[in-house]
Amino acid sequence: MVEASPLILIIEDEPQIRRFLQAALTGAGYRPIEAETGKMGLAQAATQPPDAIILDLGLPDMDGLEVARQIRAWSSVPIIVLSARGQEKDKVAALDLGADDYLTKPFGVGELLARIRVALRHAARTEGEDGQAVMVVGDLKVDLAARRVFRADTEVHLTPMEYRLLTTLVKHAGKVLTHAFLLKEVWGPANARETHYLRVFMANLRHKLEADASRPRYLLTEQGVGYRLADE
Amino acid sequence: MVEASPLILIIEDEPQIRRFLQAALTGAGYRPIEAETGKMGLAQAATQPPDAIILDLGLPDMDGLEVARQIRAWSSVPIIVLSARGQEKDKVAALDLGADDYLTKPFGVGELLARIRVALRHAARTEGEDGQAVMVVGDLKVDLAARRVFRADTEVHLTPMEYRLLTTLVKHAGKVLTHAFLLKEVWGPANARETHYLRVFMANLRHKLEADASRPRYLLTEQGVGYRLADE
DNA sequence: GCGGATCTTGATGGTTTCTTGATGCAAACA
DNA sequence: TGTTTGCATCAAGAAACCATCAAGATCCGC
Repeated sequence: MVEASPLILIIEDEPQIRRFLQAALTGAGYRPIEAETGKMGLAQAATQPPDAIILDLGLPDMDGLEVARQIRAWSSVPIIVLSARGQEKDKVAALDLGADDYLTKPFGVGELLARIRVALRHAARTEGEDGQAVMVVGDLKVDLAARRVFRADTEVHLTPMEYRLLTTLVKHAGKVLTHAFLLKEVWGPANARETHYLRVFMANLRHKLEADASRPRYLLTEQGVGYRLADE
Repeated sequence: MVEASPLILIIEDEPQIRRFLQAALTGAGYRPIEAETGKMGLAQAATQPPDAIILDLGLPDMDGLEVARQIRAWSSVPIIVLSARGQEKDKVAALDLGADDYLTKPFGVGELLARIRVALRHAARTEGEDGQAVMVVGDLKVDLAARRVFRADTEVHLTPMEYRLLTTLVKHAGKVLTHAFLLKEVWGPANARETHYLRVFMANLRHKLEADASRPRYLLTEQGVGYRLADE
């Protein structure tokens, strides 16, 4: 049985940020629990499985990436990582390990809560009906069984690569997907460094699916990291 | 001038019974093909998918049940099993595996033909989307039970392969069907890579069914993927 | 075996899609 | 504010794919 308010585990060593997160989450109706170190965080996650985890990558006792890896070994709970400026590499590595989203310090309350909402919604959806044949995001519709794509109820023709790229984004709607992940999924592991492919094909998809390709509403760029399909 | 008469595969080791079946089926307007052993039968079914199969359970080289199981692995073609008196257990097992009907030796011609008619009619019905024996798409009409095809209310003659290809598309109208799927359904799993067959036969079908074969309205190409029958 | 219909196979030209490079713009950083 | 890095866009060549025609090969009933 799930309690009414989602349980959120904070793994963060700096007391200041812990207090800030605690206050923000409580105020928004969540139930935060805290852990100061990676080991404590893992113990908490194991004994009291949370609905989402906020994980600081800069922990004193162990690498934040290692924490993420160990959690992913047995759980698919949404993980939002916190990174300091200039920790781009760790951030991307965490997302590649299966983290769902990231926040760069300093960040605002609104941003934090928005990310948590998306993560929780996404988790609920994928737990529910996973083998969906038709996926809908806003006024985009992808019929996986018939292999057809619609925007605002008019069919859009996609090439094979465009279709594969879109379906990978749709299957992980709301989540940040790294360049490497998308390239591996669509073009195969051998092309994991051809980021240029992604640029060209994202541009093509935007022209076919967005009302205004230069101000995308669905196909969002995460600079230095990858892309994300907006969830609503 | 041969209509697309149903192809019936006989898997039977005893020459006497084979000759009897051959004569009875030919006389009734079917096209029988023969296999003496289980292995040969599977090979035949794979390279030249029949519309129904008559399978003797008492084969010398392999268990008739195993033959049925392997055919059911990729096809839902009707299977009528022949069993000797006292083989009740095998008969029931075969029906459990998905065989459609059975005949106990000795049996008469009338009984045999009745079972085949039932099996073919049943296949035509259940394979259609809503149990419809007649499917209509635009001004195309396919009567699965009677094996007749009409375009704008005039009958069109199709060769057996053309008919099989069209019915496969009709049964999944609106869906994109991959080359491999169509080839497996129509030419059998052994020919899953012969995409050239598809090109030739799609061209033939277009000439017979489309108003303008170079601008198809029903039989649509999905480049790099397969083909699709428009559903509206 | 013969003639007709059907299926298979090969060759050719046209079209779509993918890849690649060049260029300008936007965001991050000092 | 200038510099650097990363991103968007466009276009052209290369590659993959498709349509079509036609000539053998095969199968069928007679």
